[in-house]
Amino acid sequence: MKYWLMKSEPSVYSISDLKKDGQTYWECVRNYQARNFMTRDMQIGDLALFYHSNAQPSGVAGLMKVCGAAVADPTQFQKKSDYFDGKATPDNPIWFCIQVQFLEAFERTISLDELRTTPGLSELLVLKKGQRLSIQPVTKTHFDQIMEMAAKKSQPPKGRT
DNA sequence: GCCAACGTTGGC
DNA sequence: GCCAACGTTGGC
Repeated sequence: MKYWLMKSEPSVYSISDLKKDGQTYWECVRNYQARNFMTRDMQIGDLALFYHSNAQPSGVAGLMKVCGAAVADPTQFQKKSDYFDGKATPDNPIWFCIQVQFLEAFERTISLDELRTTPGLSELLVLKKGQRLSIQPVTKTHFDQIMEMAAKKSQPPKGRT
């Protein structure tokens, strides 16, 4: 069992959308490294943190489970799509998406600020400078720690009275 | 909207 | 295969 962090802009697709849909195909990934994680390393049953990027605040917003193996991303064939790729054909797709299932929407987003100020998470990839990968592996230790933070009702990053 | 950091493209 | 130019990501 592996653990992941997957980014999405909530204005495009948020944890609430996933909650409503139940499950979805993780479409529109156009980065080879992220694609390779999906096609080579992800397995059904893996758990993934749903990360809101370009959000207020940005951070981890929920939990989902990989529930379907990688299939060709249909958006690469759609001429009108921003994600159309003229080099891809149905016989020779370039981009793939796995299927994810909603598990949980956290009561609050665990913000970047909170992640940054939590001891033990300094090696979390999403906190590293310039780390833009939209799909990132997460260690079990980090995953467990973030889930613990999510379970606490409120854990402001700095002392508040 | 700015811009740093990174990925991709394409000329050579 | 190098690398400059360009495009994208994503925090702020």
